[in-house]
Amino acid sequence: MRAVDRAYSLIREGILAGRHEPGERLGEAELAELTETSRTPIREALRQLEMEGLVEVLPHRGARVAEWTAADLEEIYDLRAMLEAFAAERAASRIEPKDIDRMAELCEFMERAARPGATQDLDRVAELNAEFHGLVRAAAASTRLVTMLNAVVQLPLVVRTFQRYSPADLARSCAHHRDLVAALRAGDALWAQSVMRSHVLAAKAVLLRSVDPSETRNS
Amino acid sequence: MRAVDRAYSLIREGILAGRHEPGERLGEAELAELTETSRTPIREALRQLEMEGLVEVLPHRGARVAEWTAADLEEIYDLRAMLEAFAAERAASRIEPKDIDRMAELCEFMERAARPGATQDLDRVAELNAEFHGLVRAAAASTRLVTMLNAVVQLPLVVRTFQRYSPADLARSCAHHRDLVAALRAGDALWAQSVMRSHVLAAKAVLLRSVDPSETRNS
DNA sequence: GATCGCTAAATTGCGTGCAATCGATCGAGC
DNA sequence: GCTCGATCGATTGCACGCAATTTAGCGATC
Repeated sequence: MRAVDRAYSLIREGILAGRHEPGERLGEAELAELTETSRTPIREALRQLEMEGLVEVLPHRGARVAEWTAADLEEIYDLRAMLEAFAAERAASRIEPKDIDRMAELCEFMERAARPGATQDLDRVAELNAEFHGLVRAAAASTRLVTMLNAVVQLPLVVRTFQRYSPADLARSCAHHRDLVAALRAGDALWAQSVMRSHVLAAKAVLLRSVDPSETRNS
Repeated sequence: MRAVDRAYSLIREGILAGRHEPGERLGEAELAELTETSRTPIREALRQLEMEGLVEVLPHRGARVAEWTAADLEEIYDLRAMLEAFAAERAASRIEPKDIDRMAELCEFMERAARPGATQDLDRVAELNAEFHGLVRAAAASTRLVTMLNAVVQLPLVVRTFQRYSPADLARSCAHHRDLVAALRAGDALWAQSVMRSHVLAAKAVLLRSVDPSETRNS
């Protein structure tokens, strides 16, 4: 594996996991030591991350982890609603039955992991959710669409979004997933698109409800 | 100005202007000589272009100009229709009167430059068209949206798309622009969105009509 | 006491050299 | 004659070093 790719993944993971806070300075030398490479691959990785919108690099001043205001979040979720809806629309006419079956299975697992109590496991919910949405995107069969969605979904705030869900939110989210499976099984593009849009906009509401407008930095 | 930026712009321009054909190999040494720098900034520029989808770099095998199949073009135009419609929707409630006035002015200039005859100037039409759409995007006030649109609009095929327009196509395009100005002036988001979607989908039809399905490589 | 200018340390920008990897050409074996 | 394998050339991947730029700290002046 190339050093650029390792550096890219590591920095990216570090940001998504919250190991690097928004606004934090990312020195090249520091990152080079962290990834056990030289500054050259670091610089290339930072360019990629800049294009993805995860970091911001200013000439002669280095890279910082990008920050998001409440307005950014709204904008991002609206974009995401549109893009995911589009993905679902395309998926409706392309997805294979076995993938729909897998999605239905994921629904069950998620419902189990989301159930309140000692066995609740939100990290697992997030993981299953990622696979669920990943299947839709894969079925949409659009490289560019996937790239765009990643730019809008792979944010620290979004990755750990389930921490903010109430039991009712979780139940509703699972219900949406069931709806989507039904829409896809019916091959109904309009239905699938609508369900997905509702699903994402509901998530937006949850997030905006729980984010203090003044603090958009942490978590 | 930094060497990376110069290299980035130069390579990008070269691709958009058709100076580098799709599929063409882009050697680092060659580009370094062309831009009068060393390979280091070239490599960084290529990463950025890769993230933008303009080039494709394979490990240990270098960079090539990306190629697009007819299916890619359909996908790209559908994406663009959605994104531009979204931009128009947002712009409707944000754009300033003076920008709408400028757009109206651009309509006139375009109609003049598009009129068949000795004075027809399609390059100028393209230029004015870019400013027109640029104003809508700017008014949408969404950095990410602009980034995404660039990934989907800045393609060799799209940049020189007016070469394919018949006089009737050009007239229709201008009419759409007038419609959009009216929708924006009315502050009607749904109207603006619909007009823009129609506009882009019409462009898609023109392009797909004129592209031989077998040759997707040149121009 | 505050502001401006200067100096120095730290950091980025980029050129260069060398090792690693890939592809092509040539040769051997079937 | 064709396929498979090895060597060589070319190119990419990466580390390092130096020049350029920024920022922080300090002192002088108003």
